[in-house]
Order: sequence, then C-alpha cells, then structure tokens
Amino acid sequence: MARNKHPEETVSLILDVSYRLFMEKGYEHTSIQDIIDHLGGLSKGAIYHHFKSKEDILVAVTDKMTEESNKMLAVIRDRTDLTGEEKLKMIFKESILRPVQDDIFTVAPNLSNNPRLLFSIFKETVQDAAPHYILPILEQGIKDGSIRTDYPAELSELIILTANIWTNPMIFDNSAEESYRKFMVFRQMMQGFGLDVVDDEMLARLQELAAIYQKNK
Amino acid sequence: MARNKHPEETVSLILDVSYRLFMEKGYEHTSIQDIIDHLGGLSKGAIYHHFKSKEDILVAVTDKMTEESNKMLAVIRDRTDLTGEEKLKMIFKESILRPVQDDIFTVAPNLSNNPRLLFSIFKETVQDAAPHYILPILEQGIKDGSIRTDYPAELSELIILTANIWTNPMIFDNSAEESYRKFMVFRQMMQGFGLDVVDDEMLARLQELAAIYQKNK
DNA sequence: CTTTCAATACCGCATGACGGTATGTAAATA
DNA sequence: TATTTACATACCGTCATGCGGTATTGAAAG
Repeated sequence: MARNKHPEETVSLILDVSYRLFMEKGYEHTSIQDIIDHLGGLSKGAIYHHFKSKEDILVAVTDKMTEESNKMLAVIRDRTDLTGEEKLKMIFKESILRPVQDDIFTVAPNLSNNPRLLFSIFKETVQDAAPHYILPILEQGIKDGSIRTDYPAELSELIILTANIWTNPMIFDNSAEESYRKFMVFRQMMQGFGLDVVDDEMLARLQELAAIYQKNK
Repeated sequence: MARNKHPEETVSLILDVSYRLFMEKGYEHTSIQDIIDHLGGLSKGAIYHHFKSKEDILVAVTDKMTEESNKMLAVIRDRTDLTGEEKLKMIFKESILRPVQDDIFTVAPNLSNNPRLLFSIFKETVQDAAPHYILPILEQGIKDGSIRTDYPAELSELIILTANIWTNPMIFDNSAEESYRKFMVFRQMMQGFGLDVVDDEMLARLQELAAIYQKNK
C-alpha cells in the first residue's frame, strides 16, 4: 500500500483492528496474519515498523481502552472545590452514568476467555489507576477529614479493583441481576470503610447497562 | 523409555515437572520440549497420550495446586459444631497458619509475570472455591444468625477473591509490609460486613510468611 | 500353563502455523 | 540531493500438535 503522509492514522488503524479482534477472538487466538487481513492492504512490515511486538500492540490497545477514563479521573482528582469523599462519589457516578464503555459493551463482551487482555487491564488498574488517581484522592480525604484510613495505598487498590474489575459484567460474564447485587455488596463494603459513594440513581443506571450487555451476548 | 505399569505415575511426573517449569519460567515461556527435557527419557508422544493439549496440562496443574486447600475447605464446611462465622475464621486461620503454599513460596514466586497461570487460579477461585466452599458457609451463617447479608453468593466471591488473590504476595509481588497492610485492610473490610475473622496471631504469622517470600526472591 | 489378542503406553518424525527479522524500495522531508 | 521514514517481501526458527508405528500389558481362550 502507498505510504501514508500521516503515520498516526496507520497506527490508529492497526490499534482499532487489533482491539476489535482481541475482543472478538481473544488475544491469543488472534494472529498477526489475522490483523493484517483486516488492515486493507497493509503488510507485516507496516505492523512491525510501528510496533515492536504483538505484546506491544496489546499494551497500546489497553492504554487506548483506559485513556479516556483516565482523563476523566485526572480532571476530578485535580479539582479544588470538592472533598476527597465527594471526588470518590463523583468518579463512580461518572464511570457509571456516562461510560466510555458503552461501545465496549456492544462490541464483543466476554473477557472471561481472554486471559492476556484481562491481565493487561488488571495490571494497568493496579499499577496506574490506583496510585495515580485514587490514592491522591484518599490522601486528600484524609487531610480534609472526609476519609479515614491508616492504609490509603492498599485501600485505593482494593477500591478500584472491586469497582473496575469485580463489578464489571464484561469480565465476570454476569447477568443484570448479578451485577446489581455485586454493586449492592460494593456499596456495603464502601459504607464499611465509612464511605457513602453510591446512590439510587447510580444503581438504576447500572441495571440498565447490565441489560444492554445481556442483549448483545 | 519403557512402558510404565502404573500410568498414573507418568501423569504425576508430567504434572510435577510442568508445575515447576510453569512457576519458574511462566506458562507461556515453557515449551512442550522443555517439559520433555525434564521428564527423564519420556517423549512428546507420551505427553500427548495423557493430555490432549498444553492447556489441558495447565488446568490439571491448577487443579492439583488447589486440591489440598479445597480438601481443607470441605472439611471445615462440613463440620456441624461451628457457626458460619466460626467456620470462616477457621478457614482463614488454617490457610495462613498451615499453608500448603509454604513450598510454593519457596519454589518460584512471582505470578505477576504469569498471566495464564494467574488467570487459571483466578477462574478456579471464582467458579469453584466461592460457590462450593464459602457460599454454603455464608448460607449457614445466615440461618444460625452469625452472618447477615442479602447477597451471599456475591459476598462469598468478594471475600475469597480478596483473601486468596489480593492479599497473596506471590501474585502482587508485595513486600512484607505491604502484605501486612493489605491484611489490615482486609480485616477492616470484613468487620464492615460484621465479620470478625482476623486475630493477632494470624497477623503475626502473615508477616512471617511475607518475609520468607521476600528472602527467596 | 500357554497362546492369543486387543487395549494402551509410548516413540519420534512430519507439518503447518505463527511471531519475528533482514533487506529492499519508494515516498517524504530537510 | 541526501537522509529519513513508511511500508513491502521473502525468509527464519520455534512451537504445538498430528500421526503412523512399536512394545508391553493383562485377560481370556485353549
């Protein structure tokens, strides 16, 4: 294929195709050749010019998946008009009410047979989201008195893992009812830590999302 | 090699070797040939006679890893002299004080670079341990009044995932201090659910274990 | 007690798929 | 024009798995 004057577009194309295939067939069952076949004329050389390995593509895909969500997290984290607890509440509200994941839900669910992709998201959550977004908020909450804990680093990990991974119906392949019940347990857990971050509007929306997911199975 | 009159021994050998290699090098970086090389004369055909695929070996290895722990869980679950809450406490005590995992800790830590093995354990925990061992105990606890929850199935999942996966220093590659703090958070979480299952003796032992793990890194 | 025979434990080469590399080429840029 | 860069093409080594074949077994038949 002819050389592209804007190579970012080629990178983007490779990532989009890879994302779709990784979700549909799983990372391990997607071959480089599969990706090439959906690239519309591009070759193996193109891929290995822009990415150093298949795993490198996986990392980039994962980053892209979490990018938008992370932007939202950063905005809330950096506001100065909210207490730590209020920020936490806002995060959960945002991620449920206006999820980037709407398309994820409709594209090709079921990470429960996709070890590598799941692991990659898992790692990103622990190594990036927890320390860079949740932890600072907990630390602020400790200072402003809205949050009380002796172990903010560990608590931030537990919170984000529970919220982002465990209650994610795409990962655990849960029904609408199961997701709803998980969120009720999550709410209770947060209350146990003295945090009241889940309200009824959020629960209603969650049921809606889970229903969408079920339909596209 | 000569044919073995007791083929279970061959199966067992293959599993032992595979387990060691999967832990040391990771599942994906262990080739069938690697396994053969450590089998003492057995061939590729032997492996594929007893197992239908490499993945099949992984499943069998995982089963064997959790087998002993599951036996313990079954014994406690089936006792008739304890309340639900007491059983929970005993489970955590057992799994910490007398861990089968002592050897796992010394053999070859670090599942944080072993997506497939981790995923396999993860799946086993959710699909087997939670519903078959923890859930019945919660249900009993609801009946005998020692445990209160509206969502026993979801709570059992959350508890076992947090206890077995999140606080596992082998999986998250935590230091002794980090593991200790995680367990403190876990304790607080359980207290939030009205469950008092962690005592000081357990915390002391946990610090010990984490130290062992650190030494063998 | 011996012979027969089917089941099964095991061998090891063949094969095709796959991830990755080396090298070539032409367009873009400086 | 010279250099860099975006891609193409041919090729390599490794790997999981398939498969035709052989040797050993245990049990039943003679």
